[in-house]
Amino acid sequence: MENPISSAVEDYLKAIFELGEKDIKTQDLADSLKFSPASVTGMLKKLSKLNLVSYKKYYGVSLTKQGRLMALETIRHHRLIETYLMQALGYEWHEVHDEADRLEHVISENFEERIAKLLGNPSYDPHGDPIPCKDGIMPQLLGQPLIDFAVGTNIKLTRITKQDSEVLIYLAENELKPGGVFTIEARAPFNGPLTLNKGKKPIPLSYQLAKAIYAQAAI
Amino acid sequence: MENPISSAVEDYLKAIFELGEKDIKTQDLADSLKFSPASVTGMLKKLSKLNLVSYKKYYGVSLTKQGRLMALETIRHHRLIETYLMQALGYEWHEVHDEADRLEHVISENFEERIAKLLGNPSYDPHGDPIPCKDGIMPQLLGQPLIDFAVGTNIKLTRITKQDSEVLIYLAENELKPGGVFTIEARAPFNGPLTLNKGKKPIPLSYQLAKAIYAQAAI
DNA sequence: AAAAATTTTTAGGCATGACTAAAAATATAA
DNA sequence: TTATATTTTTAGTCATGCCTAAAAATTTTT
Ligand SMILES: [Mn+2]
Ligand SMILES: [Mn+2]
Ligand SMILES: [Mn+2]
Ligand SMILES: [Mn+2]
Repeated sequence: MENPISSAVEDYLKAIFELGEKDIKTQDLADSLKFSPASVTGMLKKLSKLNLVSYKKYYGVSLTKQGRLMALETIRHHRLIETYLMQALGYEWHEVHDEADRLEHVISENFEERIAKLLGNPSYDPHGDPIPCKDGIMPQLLGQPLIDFAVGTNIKLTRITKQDSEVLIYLAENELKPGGVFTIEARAPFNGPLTLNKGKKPIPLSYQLAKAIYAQAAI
Repeated sequence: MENPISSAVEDYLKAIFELGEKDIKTQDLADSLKFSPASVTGMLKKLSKLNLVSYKKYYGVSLTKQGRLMALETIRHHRLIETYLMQALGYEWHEVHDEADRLEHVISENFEERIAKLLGNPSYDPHGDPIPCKDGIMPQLLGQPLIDFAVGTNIKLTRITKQDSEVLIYLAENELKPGGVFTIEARAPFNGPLTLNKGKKPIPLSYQLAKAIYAQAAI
């Protein structure tokens, strides 16, 4: 009768949300969570019984309204914590994700409210990811992938959708963070690398990486 | 082969330490952790196999050097977190314990080091409990129970060894916190109440409570 | 010192949430 | 459209860490 939602459940809901909320395949979830497909099937049955997902065998899984809210709650925790760790505790960019992944499951609403207030109720985390509001509304995603911009455009970075530590360290070294302003210097054809410039030396980015970095046109 | 210490193990080690480290009875542990004695026996066998305790059937359990260090580590986390929550996030006195009980198991060494540094490597938490150093050295306990002082003595509070929320709220309302200065105004005989005074109105404390509050003689 | 009471351990269960291996369903190729 | 490959589910295991009930050991009373 009691309903103490486990970290495991929260992780599944978060993963489903991040894969697109609807019609998510067992395989994709398994890859994302690094569990076997069989384990995922087992948990999906359980989530279904809890009315957190609707699950159609062999077809896919989708969040229910309730499950979606729960996912957003965990993501709000995660992103507020990431922001707080950098802002208040001087964490490096690449250090926050793993810490937040553990803390997100154990902080109280009290903790959440206090750090949110202290940070001025931010709408975006240090990677430019939107922080859902308490009521489940998600701030707008800002910008488009770098590969959508023409050579010569001045852009301001808005979001980095990578969490690989190595990559983040490299990006930070080159000041590639949300808010950073650059010019698209070159783009090689056939999905080749894209080169950014800030006046110093050119920064080459693989096509894959350039696709994961979002920006807006600037001055 | 891997050795990912669980929260459950950490809680057992912490409880054994707090009950006195040595020759702790199954029953006392069970009461303290609110588990059945049978469950405690099961876990003690496991801890023994991990060399974290030495366990003699029907006699009692003691921490090994390794287990003691691990207990101190968790207690250090707990007390640093309590201090941080009050200092940096404006938590009330009675709110910190439960939050710390969850956070203590998931923060990284990075987190620990950062908050310790930010707090100026404190030796005592907001309740006056000593914060063990990284090397396992415990700062000295300060003061003696209030019931050890004679009527008329001026005292400075050093420690409150209660964590009951109700009690802490009452104490805080009367400014009974470490650092607070009072006079022992009266003591009823036969383990009767003790009365403190700070110039305003007298504060009566049950014998039990007065025994849980520590102080040093002051001016 | 035997009987009674208490404490502790053993035995057996259960929920959670992972795993592997095999079966079944679905998708792709011949 | 049948054969083959891939994906997903089922079936059965396992570790963790709690539980209750019963047996065994220890302690206290008489
Ligand atoms: Mn919350
Ligand atoms: Mn983020
Ligand atoms: Mn630590
Ligand atoms: Mn404390």
